Amino acid sequence: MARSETTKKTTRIQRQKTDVILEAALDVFSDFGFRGSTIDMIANRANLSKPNILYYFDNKEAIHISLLEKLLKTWLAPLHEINENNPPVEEICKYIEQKLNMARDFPRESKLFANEILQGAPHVLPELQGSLKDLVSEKAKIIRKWAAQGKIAEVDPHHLFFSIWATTQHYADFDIQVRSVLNDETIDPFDTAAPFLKKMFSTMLMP
Amino acid sequence: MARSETTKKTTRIQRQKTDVILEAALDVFSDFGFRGSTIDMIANRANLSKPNILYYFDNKEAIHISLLEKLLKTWLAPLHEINENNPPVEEICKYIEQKLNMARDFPRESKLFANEILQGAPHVLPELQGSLKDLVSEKAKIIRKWAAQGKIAEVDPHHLFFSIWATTQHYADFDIQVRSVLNDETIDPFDTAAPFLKKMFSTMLMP
DNA sequence: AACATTACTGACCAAACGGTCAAGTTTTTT
DNA sequence: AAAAAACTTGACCGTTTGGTCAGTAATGTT
Repeated sequence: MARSETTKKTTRIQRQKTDVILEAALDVFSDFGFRGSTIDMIANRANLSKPNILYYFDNKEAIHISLLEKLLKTWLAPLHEINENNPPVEEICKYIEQKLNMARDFPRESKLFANEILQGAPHVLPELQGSLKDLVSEKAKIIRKWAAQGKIAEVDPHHLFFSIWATTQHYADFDIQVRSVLNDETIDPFDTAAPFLKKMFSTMLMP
Repeated sequence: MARSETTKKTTRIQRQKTDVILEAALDVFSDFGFRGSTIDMIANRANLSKPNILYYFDNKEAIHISLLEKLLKTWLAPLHEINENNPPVEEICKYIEQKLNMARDFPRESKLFANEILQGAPHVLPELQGSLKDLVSEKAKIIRKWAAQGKIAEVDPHHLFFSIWATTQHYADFDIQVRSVLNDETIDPFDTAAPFLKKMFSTMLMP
């Protein structure tokens, strides 16, 4: 148990410092992965001493888990929003746009998650097999219903979601490759990706 | 310089052992990333002693670089094959199938590459900005030509390639997530992914 | 068989790392 | 203002890790 957790209630300083630490840790973990990051690196980035970090968190792993928990909550929010009663293609396009915006605005979170999954999801496997699977299963039903009603083409809902995740997150996770391959450095990849992806998925979904 | 490199010519044993080491290193690096892997882990997997590993390779990094170099050569082969004179949609579908097969048959290589790119491509950045960029640029021209001739719809060639890479490699890199979300463990994700992706991309490319 | 080259290893080292702790400082409470 | 609680850190410890090296074993050459 972290020293700070032995205190009776969470103080102002505790809230501030944990935020500072998590912010610094996100920087470090997303750049170097869990194993490639050291508590000292996080401490330096946060302008705190190493023992001070460990005053607020039990150990390195606890910081990582804390970040992933925070991340998972917000990460799945856009998927929750998919509403059966709205126009299907619009709804999917909105989802794509939201995911792409998240990749653009929160690339560190995307990379943190990618790193975690690449390593076999040691910290979030239960969530993948639980809440994520259930949520996807629920939304897959909606896709199938839309298809049955002739509102969209017949598609495998799971692979549809996989494709949306893969294509949108690609721009955050493989950022360095994307920018290396694109000739023109003045163009933001995200600006041109949005219409491309929307067109690709809406074309496929046309009944 | 590795001790083995001081020898006058490459011997039978050198060829055998370097292969064994690289095979073991691929196992380890793709599972734990560069920083998460230790020479001892590679040595154990290869049934060799740590100093023996370092007899064949200068250091840990040299093993990693050697793997990446080997990988890059074969990784881009399918892209090379895209031929302007064949039917466009067939050609793209063939490329998708090849990339998907590679993700299925060489998931370790895919993960190794993903890890490298996620960390900012410290070892292969020059190749990304050089040979990869040139190759993509060359093939992008073909896509644009096809579109100009009305053989396929107008699409941004770069984003087309990004999407193909992202969707196919996703099944290797995010394997654990894919299998967690899919209910039915009896179905191989790759079997159902192939027709899905082919349909998605060929629909988009229909003029 | 004698010699030369190549292959291998146990023991070791220095640096890096995760984590602890006693003692000191700052903030909050009374 | 004094006491209590919360916060901070330099110094330290045990372990892990990348890498070295002197000496030995195995292999190839004549």
